[in-house]
Amino acid sequence: MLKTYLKVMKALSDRNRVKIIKMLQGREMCVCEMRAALELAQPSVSKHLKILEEAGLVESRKEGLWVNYRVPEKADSIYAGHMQTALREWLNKDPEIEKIVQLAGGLDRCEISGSCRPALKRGETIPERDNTPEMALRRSRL
Amino acid sequence: MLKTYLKVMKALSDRNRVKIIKMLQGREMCVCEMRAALELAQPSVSKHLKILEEAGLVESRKEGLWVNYRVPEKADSIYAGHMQTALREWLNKDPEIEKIVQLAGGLDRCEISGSCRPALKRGETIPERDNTPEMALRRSRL
DNA sequence: TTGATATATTGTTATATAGGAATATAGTGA
DNA sequence: TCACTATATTCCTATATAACAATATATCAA
Repeated sequence: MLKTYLKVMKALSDRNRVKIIKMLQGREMCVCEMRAALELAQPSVSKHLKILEEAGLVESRKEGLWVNYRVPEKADSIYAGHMQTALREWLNKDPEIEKIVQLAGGLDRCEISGSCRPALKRGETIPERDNTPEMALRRSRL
Repeated sequence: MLKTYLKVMKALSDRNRVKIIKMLQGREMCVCEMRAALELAQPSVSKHLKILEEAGLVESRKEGLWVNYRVPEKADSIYAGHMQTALREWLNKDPEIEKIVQLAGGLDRCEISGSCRPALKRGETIPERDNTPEMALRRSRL
């Protein structure tokens, strides 16, 4: 009860975590995409996702090397469910949120990822990888 | 927008501040009553109230020495308003909340306060004060 | 197996927050 | 004015939190 409530509220009291929720309300995303959008170190994103997951605000699904996160179909607490609903309406006009949600919508994980195999459909070809040290460094920093 | 949202959410992410809101949804209260109910030091209560006030979740009204806090009739942000509404339904069955709300309902500020003049109606008499050092100490700690 | 990649976990550090003690401020009555 | 009371503010400390670097784990392909 109170404990669950506090977990949800604390999870939604952080600027970057709200951004994650607003992005995920648009579409399912892997960690590397959120990392690129948020411009945070990868461990930071993982920790935020863990906090959100423990509050019942996101759920995850593995797809090869990637872990895809999404908003649960049905929330397991009234607090999580209620806040998800509220957040669909809230902050849509906030410039910072608007910007990142739009950015997230246009992200292509294959441009971020060094391994784009999991997303390949049967018959598709694997795109040439640019493995110059410059590209590798750029990818490692994204 | 985002800033206002975060202020409201952070204000409502603390156990003692939720208790304050739930108590104030029952009735207007002075600081000393909330202090007695929460069993916190007076400065701590004042600080929580300031945070809630800056989030637009409570408003205050002076009455002699007392400062009475209450939930605003009309919230100044959709976040504050929405959360107030949600909180009227939420946590009513939580044992910790249930207990303090009931306790708050039965509190009499004149039993806590050393100065009960402001609340006196015309024609009422001022109750005898027990000014033994023991009583003074007890009051100072409540 | 090895090598590469994506994510999670751990360790550390800086900042934020909650708490109380001491003090300041304000209102009341004598 | 002074004494008393209620609340607010300041200062300090302990804990919580967010960030990154380094490391561990997991998956896939060769």
